[in-house]
Amino acid sequence: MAVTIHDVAKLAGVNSSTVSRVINGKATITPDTKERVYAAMRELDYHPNSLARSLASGLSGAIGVIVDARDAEAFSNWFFARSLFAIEREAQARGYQVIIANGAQSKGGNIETMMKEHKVDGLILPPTTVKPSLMKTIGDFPYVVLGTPDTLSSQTSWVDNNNGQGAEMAVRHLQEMGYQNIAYLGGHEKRGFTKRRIRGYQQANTGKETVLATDGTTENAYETALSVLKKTGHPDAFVCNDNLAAFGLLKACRELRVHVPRDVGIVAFDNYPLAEYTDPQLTIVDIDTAMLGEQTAQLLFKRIENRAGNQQIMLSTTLVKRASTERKAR
Amino acid sequence: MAVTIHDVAKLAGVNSSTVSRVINGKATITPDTKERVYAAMRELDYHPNSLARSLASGLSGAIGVIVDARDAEAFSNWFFARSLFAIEREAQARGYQVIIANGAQSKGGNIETMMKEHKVDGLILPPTTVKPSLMKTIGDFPYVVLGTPDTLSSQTSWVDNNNGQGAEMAVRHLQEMGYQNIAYLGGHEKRGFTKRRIRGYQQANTGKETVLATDGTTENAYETALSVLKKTGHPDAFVCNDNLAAFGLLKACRELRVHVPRDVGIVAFDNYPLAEYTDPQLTIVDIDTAMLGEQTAQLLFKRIENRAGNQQIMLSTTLVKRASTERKAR
DNA sequence: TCCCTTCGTGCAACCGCTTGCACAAATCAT
DNA sequence: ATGATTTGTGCAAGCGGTTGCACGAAGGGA
Repeated sequence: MAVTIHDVAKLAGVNSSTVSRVINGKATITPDTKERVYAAMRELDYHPNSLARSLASGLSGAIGVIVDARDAEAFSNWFFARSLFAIEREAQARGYQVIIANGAQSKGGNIETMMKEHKVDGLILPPTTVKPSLMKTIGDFPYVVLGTPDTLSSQTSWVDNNNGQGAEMAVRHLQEMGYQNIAYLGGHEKRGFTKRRIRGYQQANTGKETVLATDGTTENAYETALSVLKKTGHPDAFVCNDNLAAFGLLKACRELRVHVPRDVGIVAFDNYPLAEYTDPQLTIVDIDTAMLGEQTAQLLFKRIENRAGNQQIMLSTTLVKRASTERKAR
Repeated sequence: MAVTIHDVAKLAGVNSSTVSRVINGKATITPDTKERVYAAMRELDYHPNSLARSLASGLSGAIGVIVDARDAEAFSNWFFARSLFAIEREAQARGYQVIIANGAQSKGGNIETMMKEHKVDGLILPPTTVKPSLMKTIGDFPYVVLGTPDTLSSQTSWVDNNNGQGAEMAVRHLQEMGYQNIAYLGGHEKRGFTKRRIRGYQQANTGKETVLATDGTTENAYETALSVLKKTGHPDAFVCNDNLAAFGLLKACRELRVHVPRDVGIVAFDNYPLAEYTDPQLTIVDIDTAMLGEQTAQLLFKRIENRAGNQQIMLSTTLVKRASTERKAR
């Protein structure tokens, strides 16, 4: 049916192993032979069967990216999508495919399946999957966690942005701008990165501590903000767990005629493209998702190639100052 | 090294072909034998090598989703991510992997590579890739276009939402609400779906025609809106090509103190989660991305399984009425 | 009871490529 | 010039499954 390495070999008048060597460049081949092989490949429009190649070499040539999203919302999550873009770019540069799978436990996205059935040569995992049981099944199979695992973090490889530092920066900036009663709004309190952000908030905050965790939705952030802002002596600033929470907060402020940034200052994590189009524009803790994805992929490939030991990479965040914290009119 | 089908066969006291048949359920096997095989598999923690399986069966067990995104922005595009979520779900239900690749022309994302090297059994393509040259190389390889191709649309399989109908609905709604001078804002004029939306706008619009194409960015929509709204006799309503354009428009309205919905009505395509948190909330033409992804995947699998002929599926859109078009106070 | 199906399983040839080993030819050192 | 290397290529055994064919055993009909 399809043209195989043998067809090429026959046409070029050499053995198939020679063709294989030409393709892989793994041996010294006479320029003349090489040229004949290339000519034959061109003439026959030969494309090596990657399946056969993988089987023989024992390498699938793919990496898997596992997500743990219940709904489309989480999947289309800006953070994840941007990182994925960078991961794909790195993989492509190395000739690897990227397989995505949702649901670490479900049959299809099963981590064990992916590795034991040789579907991938390495995995990028969400922090939620890191548990002693995983460590046992995964053995020395190459993987990198995108985010900080809640446990076993020193025994795993991971790449994450420094959430604590980001929150501290946010709080300090608000304090500098004259806000004194700073609250933290949004985020599942169980999620590791939220916890770390809250800790950072607590460490930098010198005023009253108010942690307003939500269920992670914009709606819930809105409701929470609404009830808090109705009370007298409410916070005069908020560090939001993400842009979604900030949108909810902004809506609450509008409805209650609470002026931002005069009455309330806002800093939000993440840098959605729309954060510049709110009223007022949002000051944000920017996460370099491109760098995050790139570093994650690079670390994974390092581990795939030479089984390097575990390694942790912490990326710092950047504060982008915009109108939502400009208390004093300029 | 790894445990193979032969190890299982030996332990179960049968031939490896029997084990294969048990795994694939492709033949009648004595319950007793079957049980012994399962027991052996369990005992040895056997996982079939998917690579070997693919090679022997000639099926990779994966589908490829090609994207054509220059920057992370387009990749993290809400529309694409949501559809991808649904595609992945369908694939997983059928035991297929999903490989994503960016850049139809680049080496890694090369459509030809994907199919000729047997990396995937089918492809989901962006409409921009549909050209006569592609048709030639792709032959009868199963693929489905996610979106409407600009050319050859009757000779390809595709799934799309009805953009023309959506725009017509938007215009009619605006007219019903009393707006008379309706403009179309945003979108690359070269992009097929924008063209179709504009055509729908033109068909339903009974007033003056104003098409304000942009470069697709929020910033450009903002600038365009700003200059248009400064003129007297400016449009009293806009159909926006997407939520991003609407955000730009809203910002321009705010700055110029143009009241929405009193002075200007807005309908935008897409239903970002944040469209409910703008001021005022946006009336939108909702695209069922989950359905889109699902239908696309289903059609692809249908084509993979029985080489069904080309087929086109057009999904209708829904208008979600919100405050941005509520001209008369309720 | 005897012949004809149907059923359950084994045999062995692939699927298309990689790679260790072998060996002739070419290159080098002395 | 000659033995020791190095270089280029072929041979064939895998990699771990799938599957058409064959055949004995079991089941069915008359």
